[in-house]
Order: sequence, then C-alpha cells, then structure tokens
Amino acid sequence: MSEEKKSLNFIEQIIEDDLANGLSNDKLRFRFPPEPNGYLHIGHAASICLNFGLGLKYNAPVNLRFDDTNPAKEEQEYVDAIQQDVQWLGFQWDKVLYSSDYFQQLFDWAVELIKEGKAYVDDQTSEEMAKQKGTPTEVGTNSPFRDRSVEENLDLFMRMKNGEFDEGTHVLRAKIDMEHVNMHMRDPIMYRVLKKHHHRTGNDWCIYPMYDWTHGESDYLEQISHSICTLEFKSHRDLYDWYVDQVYDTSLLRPKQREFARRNLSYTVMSKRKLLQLVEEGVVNGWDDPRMPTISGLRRRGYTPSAIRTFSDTAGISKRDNVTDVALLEHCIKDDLNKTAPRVMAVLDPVKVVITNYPEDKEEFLDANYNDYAEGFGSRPVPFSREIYIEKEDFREQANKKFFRLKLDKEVRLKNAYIIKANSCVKDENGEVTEIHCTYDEDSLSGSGSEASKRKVKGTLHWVSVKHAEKAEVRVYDRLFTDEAPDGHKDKDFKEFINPDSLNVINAFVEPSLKDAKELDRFQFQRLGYFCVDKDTTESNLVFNRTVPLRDSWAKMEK
RNA sequence: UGACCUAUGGUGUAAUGGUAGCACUCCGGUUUUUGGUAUCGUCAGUCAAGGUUCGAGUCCUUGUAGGUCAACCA
Repeated sequence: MSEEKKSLNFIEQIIEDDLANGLSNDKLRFRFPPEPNGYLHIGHAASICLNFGLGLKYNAPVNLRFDDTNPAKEEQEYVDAIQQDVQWLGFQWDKVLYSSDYFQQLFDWAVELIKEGKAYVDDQTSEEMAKQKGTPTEVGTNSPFRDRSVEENLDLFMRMKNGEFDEGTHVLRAKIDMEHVNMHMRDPIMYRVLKKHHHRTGNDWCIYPMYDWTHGESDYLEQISHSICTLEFKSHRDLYDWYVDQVYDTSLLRPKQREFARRNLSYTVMSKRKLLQLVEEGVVNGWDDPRMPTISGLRRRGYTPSAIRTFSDTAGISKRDNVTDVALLEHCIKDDLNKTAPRVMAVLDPVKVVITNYPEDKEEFLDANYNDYAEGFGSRPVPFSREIYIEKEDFREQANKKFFRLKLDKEVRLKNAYIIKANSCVKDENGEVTEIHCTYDEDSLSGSGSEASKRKVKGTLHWVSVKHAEKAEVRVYDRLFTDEAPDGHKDKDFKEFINPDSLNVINAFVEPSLKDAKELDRFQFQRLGYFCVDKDTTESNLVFNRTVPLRDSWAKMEK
C-alpha cells in the first residue's frame, strides 16, 4: 500500500506551524459558530466540514456555538434546524454552547473596561455617529461624549442595563482610535439597547453585546485555539485581537482568528438574506424546498451526507473568490448513489405497448436484480403482462442506425424481460403515437440461459406493466437560476435570473415494488436518474423527487 | 484616490526555490442486457513587466485586474 501524501490546506498549514512552534496538540480546539437566524446551506457545509474535519484530524473537540446576540432576528426554530443539519452531516460536537451563555461575563468585563477608561457611553443617534466615523479614506472625529468621567459612564451603563433608556438612545463604545486606518477600530459599539425577548435569556437583558465584542471573548472563554471564519471578517481581526487583549490572562490560550473564502456554487445564491427572500416571496416552497442550496433542501432532494462531505473535501479551501461548478456537487451525489442505490423501473412519459402474441390474461413475475453489477443488493419480482408502458421518446417509427431504441420492424430488449419487435403503431388525429403493437420472442427471457436470451440486441428499454403499475407523482427539478452567478451582476437583481421551469411535476408509472417505499428512500430509476421519496408522500399519493439525472450522452448527440 | 486580501487550464484546487499535478466539465476510443457505470485517451494553465538566483508559479519591485472595509447585523 503506497501512502498517498495529501497536501495540507492553508489552515492546516497554520496549525502545523503552531504545533511546530510549541503549541501542544491537546490545546487544539475549534468551533462552528452559526447565527440562528436562518437555515444552513452548502456554503456553511464547507465551514462545518473544515472545523469538524480539523477536530477529527487532530482529535480535538469542536463546539457548536450559536452566535445569538441579536434577539431581533434569532429564533429557536433555527437553533433546532441547525443542530439537526450538523448531525445529519455526520458530525459530533463536543458541546452545544451559546454566546448568550456569556452575557453576564461580557457585561462584567465591559464594566472593567469602563473603569479602565477604555469604554464610554455615547448618547448620539446612529446618524450622528455615522458622520463622525469618517470613511475608508478619511479619518473620523471624536464623539462629544468620549471624555465622560468613569463615574458618569458607569452610572449611564447601569441605567442602560436597567432599562431606563429607550432603544437607539445610548450605546456603549470602546475607546480606541477614531483616526485608525481600520474603520472597525474607530470606537466600535459594544452594547446597544434592545428591548426584545431573547430565545434563551428571555427578558433578563435589555442591552445586548455586538458581534465583535462577543466573538473573540467567547472563543477565549471556550479556549478555542483557531477561530476560523470567512474572508469578510479579515478587517475585524484587529478588533478581535484588541478585545481579547483586554481580558487575556497569559496563563491561558489566546485564540487566533483566521479567514478563508466562502464557497459559492454556480447557478444559485448563497446569502441567507437572499434565500430568505426566495422563501418569503414564495419563489420556493420553504427552506427545505429541494431546489434550495440549503442542507435541508439538499437532504430532501436526495443528497447524502457523504456526498456533501466529499464535495467539500474535493472543492477544498483557499483565500480567493470562487464559484464552484455545481457539476462537481452533482458528480459527488451520482458517484455515491451509483454505488448505493437499488435500480428499479419507472416510466415518466408513457406510451402503451401491446404485445400481440402474449396471452391476454397471462402475467408473470420476473426476477429482477436491484443491481446487476454489484453484490448484496438482492432482487425483487417484477410483473410482466401483455400491455406495458415505455417512454415515448424510446419509440420512433423510423430512425437511422444511431437510434438503437424501438422502431418499426426492429428489436429491442426489455430490461429483465423479453426481446420485442415493433410491428405497427396507432396514432391519434394529431399524428401522436398512442399505441405500439409488438411481438415478443418467448425464448428470449433475460437470464434464462437460452440461445435466444443471449442474442445481442443493441437497445435495452425500461418498462412497467400497465395493469400492475403504481401511479406516482414525480417532481423533476432543474437549476433555480438560469445564470451562473445570479448575484454577480451589479446592474441586475438576482431574481431576474429565476428559472421559470425549475420544477416540473409529472404523473408517472412506477413498478409495484415501490408502493411501500419510505421517505428519503433512494433509487435509481433505470436509465433516467436518481430519485428519492418525498415527505409529501401519503397512503394514496406516492411522491418522488428527482435528485439528479443520469448522464445522457444520447441527448447530447441529438443536439 | 486609503488600508488590507487575492491572482495557476472553462471550473475548483496542489506544487512549502528544483519535472506545473489532481478532480470536475468538455471532446474522443473501449466495454456494457442502463446511450448509465467502469476504463483509456485528447484539448487546455502560472495576470504583466522588470529584478534576485545555477534554477522562480513560489522571493523582491512596479504595474494590472478582482474582492473586502464607513449596520445600534453576524
């Protein structure tokens, strides 16, 4: 066995360097810090796989920490969904924690900062403060309240905490440097008044800490060694370090923030705000609509955790902007399902075939493997009778040699059954073929071992017996957007690129063995693609989602 | 007219001063009772210009292009 040397990504490189410089392996600790204000998507999966993957690689704990400092947007529903998604992806956290666990500690530290003259209460409006903030190219100016006495600041901050002030009237600010080249260092807000009910702390607080003040301190409290986030937080790093330095005890580990590029996928959008918009405006049917790039949407669509993990690993991480081809994601799920999904037969666009030399009331149950090319899948009986359905596109009255499906006077193999020959067809007033009359070769049954069964016939078709067929609703999905980067246009709104045909609902016929299939059972519909049972399935209505179609070289040739 | 980050085939990523590799996509061959799978192969890349070096995708300089930063969001 040759040991394949796998190169390290740049985050692993940083960790290896830290280890080489004396950080002991047992100090390694990571966290995944979602804000519970929306559902997780495939971009988050990159972060989840990265952080939990590092935990696995270095045998280090990984916390799931909800960054819940803004009660105006956050809800328990999201907390629950996020936990479910992380677990479904196959990862095990060390602890579930909440930034809100640290509200008291954060408050106490804030009081210390005030006492040290490093924080002050500002009474201005946000507009006034924005004006003083300057711009990236112009320095800011000091607030008139910047030099209040410690006593006054302490008194005001207590009154903020006690609910004496209305929202928007007072904030606590760190006193850093209004002329700093990094705007985040220009006296950032630490606390604002928010008289909102919090999903965990209820009405205990009416002041809430801001992200920057909370995040680094939370990392420090949990002794996170490497706090990994996305690139847009790069310029927050100065502040992160400044805040940590205010409370840092040198006997403890000092966490460090490092940033990587968020993962984008072609033909979709990845911002929570935009996804929420699609949900709220009814473009899709909820966060778990199978067209959504959310984890729950992909799950419902039929994706497996393993495929998503493989995708994340294969796509890798770096620090440059990217748009990963959705074909890579599709490749990962096809590759997984090809190895795991049983093969069954379903006809999505049926036309009736009558086998004229097959007895009227005869029926047979043919043994059909769930997978002809792999062990362990077993088989099931598939009913055959005089009338069957095949796909409309699998028949042509006449066609050239390249079309090796059913055509008049030519033969094809019916998968798991007999070789048939088309003799004639019936058409309606529009010239549409409504029925095809065939004869079958009685000795040609698949697997019978007879001479006739071994005959080489170019085409093989899938089919379903008419009188045994189960009706099923099949939801055929296409990409949600027609543009590769729908939100990459400065002059156009992403919604202008919504694909009007992203959902096609079909009344199909499936083989009877599928009658008892359960939610999330995954199958390959022979020659068509991979499908899974949707949660909308009821006793009387079987519903399948098309996860992804099979590669179709014939369709490409036809173009 | 600032600071910071990033530039490698169509896409995503390796190469840690020493043969530019892998995966996906595309295209073609072989196999095939799925026009699937498998397998073999083709096309295709270091942003530019200087410099350092025996040797530069990698280091330096200067450009160019893209991105980020001015929420009481995270």
